[in-house]
This record gives sequence, C-alpha cells and structure tokens, in this order.
Amino acid sequence: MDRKQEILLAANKSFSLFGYKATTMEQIAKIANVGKGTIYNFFENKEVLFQEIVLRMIEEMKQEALNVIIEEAPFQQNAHAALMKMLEFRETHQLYAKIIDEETQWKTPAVKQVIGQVEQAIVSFIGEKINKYVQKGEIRQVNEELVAYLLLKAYVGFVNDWNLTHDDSLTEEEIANFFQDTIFRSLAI
Amino acid sequence: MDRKQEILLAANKSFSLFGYKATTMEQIAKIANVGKGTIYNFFENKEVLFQEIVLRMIEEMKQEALNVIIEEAPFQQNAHAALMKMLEFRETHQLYAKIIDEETQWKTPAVKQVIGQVEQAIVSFIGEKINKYVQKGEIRQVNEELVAYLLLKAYVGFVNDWNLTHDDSLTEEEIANFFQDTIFRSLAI
DNA sequence: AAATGACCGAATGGACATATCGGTCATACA
DNA sequence: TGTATGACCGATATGTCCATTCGGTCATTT
Repeated sequence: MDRKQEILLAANKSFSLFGYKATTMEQIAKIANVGKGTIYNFFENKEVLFQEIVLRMIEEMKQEALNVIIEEAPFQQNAHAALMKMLEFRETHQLYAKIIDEETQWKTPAVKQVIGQVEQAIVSFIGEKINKYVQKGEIRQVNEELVAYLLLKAYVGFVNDWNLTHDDSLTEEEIANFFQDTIFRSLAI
Repeated sequence: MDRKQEILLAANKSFSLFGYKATTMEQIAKIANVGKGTIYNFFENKEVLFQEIVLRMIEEMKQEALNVIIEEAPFQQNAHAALMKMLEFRETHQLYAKIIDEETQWKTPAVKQVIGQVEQAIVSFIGEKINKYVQKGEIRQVNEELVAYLLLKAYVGFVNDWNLTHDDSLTEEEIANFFQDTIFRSLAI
C-alpha cells in the first residue's frame, strides 16, 4: 500500500487510542513502518496531519450521506435516512469530539482554525442540501446556514453532550425521530 | 445590607472580572468588607459559593422570563417574548459560559455536578412551560425534556459558540426570529 | 452566637535542570 | 535524480526543588 495511506492509518489509530498530545510523530512512523522524516514528505506538520485525518473523515461522512439520499425521495425521508446513517458512526464522532476538545483546551490559533474548518465543511455541506430542497420547492425558504448550524449543534448536543449529564445515551431512533418531529418538520411547506 | 448578600455581590464581581481560579476567598472577603472566615459561615466552600451564584442567576432569569409571559397569550408570542428577554442578558450568559468553561478544563467531579445542576434547572424550567402548553392543547405532544434540551443547546450555540467561528454576532432579532421560524414553529399543532 | 484573622496543610507557581518531541537536513539508497 | 531516513537541533514539555499562596479551620474576640 502507498506510504501516505499507511501514515494516515497509523496516525488515525494512534490519535484515536492516545489522543493528540500523547501521540508522537515517531510513534506514528513506527506503526506506519516508515521513517519519521517520511511523514514530513506528505504532511507539513503534526497539526496538518491531524487536520487531514479529520477532513477526510468528513469527506467519508459526506459520501455515506450521499449514498443513502435518493434523488427522487421527499426531503423528510432523505433527511431521516442521512441522519440515521450519521448515527451509525456516533461513537467515532464522539471520539473525535473528545480529541478536538483535548486540543481546544490549549488555545492556540491553529486549533481554532481546525475547528472552524470542520464546522464550515459540515455546515456548508448540509446548507447545500437544504438549499437544494428549498429550490425544489419541497421546503420553506429559510436561512440555510442557520438551519445547518442548528442541525450540527443539535447533533453534537444529543450525541455527545447529552452523555455528560445523563446516564444513558439516547438511541439512534429516539434522536432521529425527534429531529424528524421538530427541526425537519418545521421546514415543511 | 446583610453580609450574605454582600458576599454574593463581591464574589459575583470578582468571578466575572477574574474568572474562577484567579478569584481568591480573601479577595472576595476584602471586597465584601468581611473577614475570610465569615464567608464560611454562609457557604461551605468556594465551589458551593460559585454554584450558589450561578443558581441564583438562573432564578433571576426564570423570573425575568415569567415577567414577560402573559397567561392568556398564545405560545408563539410568549416563547418569542421570553427568548427576547433572555437575549437581553446574552453578554452575561456568555461571561458565565466562559467561567464555567474555564472550570471545566480542570475536570473535577464537582465541576461536572455544577454543570449538571445548571443544565437540569434550565431544562426542567423550560420543560414545565412546554408541558403547560401541551396540556392547554396549544402545541403538539412532544417529549418536553428533549425539546427543552434542544432549545438550551441551540441558545448556547447561537449566543456563545457562533462567535468562535464567526466575526460578527447574530442580532437578537435574527436569533429570535430563527427560533420562531424553526423550533417554535415545529411545535404548533 | 456570630465574626474574625492567625494558623495549617495542601496546592500552586517560579526557577532550573533534564528529557522529550516536532521538525530539519545531510546522507544513503533506489 | 528524487525519495526515504534517522541522527541531530532547538524548542517545548516534564520533573524537582522550594517558597509562596490559598482554601479551609478554629481558638479567640466582640
């Protein structure tokens, strides 16, 4: 397999297992079976490597969402299906939320930038989809950025934050049905 | 004025100005014009003092909300009015979010407990109001806890988190109208 | 009975030495 | 000639003192 892929896999494994700070470039190199210097042939630095992994995860998630969206299906059905698909990866999302949170506490501008990029990537993807259905005339005219932002915050809230103050998680169905019943519903014409 | 009130005022001022850690009990005592020991006649420890301040702020907010709610008015109007009233205090809310966030980074169970209490107090207040309108038959039957939780997360999201990735804040009207247009709207029969 | 500040032990922060890590680059290698 | 590599370097983190500060107590005062 090509070295870049190996490095990404190794880094992903190490970040997931030990978090950002506790992962060293040497460790990644060892797992990937490459020299430390090789990593720097592909990635500018540790921060960028991490960013690349996160951004690739988002791309994967976009693809997963697109795979369950049926062009001719009504908005509600597609929204529900896409959300259920995302929820299949909720543990992964929680894990990355935790790692990014660990990074956040440390307040460098680079971290803020990563968070901004992640948020922007997700919000603009959701925003585009919302917009498509607005144009189709299937849902009301709304500020798609605000709706997308709300959806993201709600998702993180129920998948991640909820467990901080509640003993048991909400099930995928509870979450998806609730979204269906509130936010998605409010968009209907 | 009674000493407990003086202490609360002094502590509030100091926490707001310097944050939790940088505020010392001696400092509070000095501002309040009392001996340090006196504080401990009213509050078990620093953590509890802070908690008391936050919980009192929530009580104030509840009162402010109740003051603008008109018993006979429709749900949408009251929800909008209450939200607009809360938004008058958004800077204060942001400030306390920051202080609590500062505390959070430090991960003691006591902090988690405070956060839990704050969340629970807010969610159960909103939940009760939601429930009232459900019983009146003005809004759909929904899981009031989930709706309240969503409203809280959305509020914090737009008032607090939004500014982390955007240069300019949303106006009170933008936020309130958006809520009206999405979450509140979805509750209508 | 309530208020207080001297007092205590624990926690914090500063200073300094050491270790570790991110990142570079001269060399090896293909 | 271009890619891979690990020894090397400077910066940052970690560990270790010790002095100071702070949260919390309590004997004394009011």
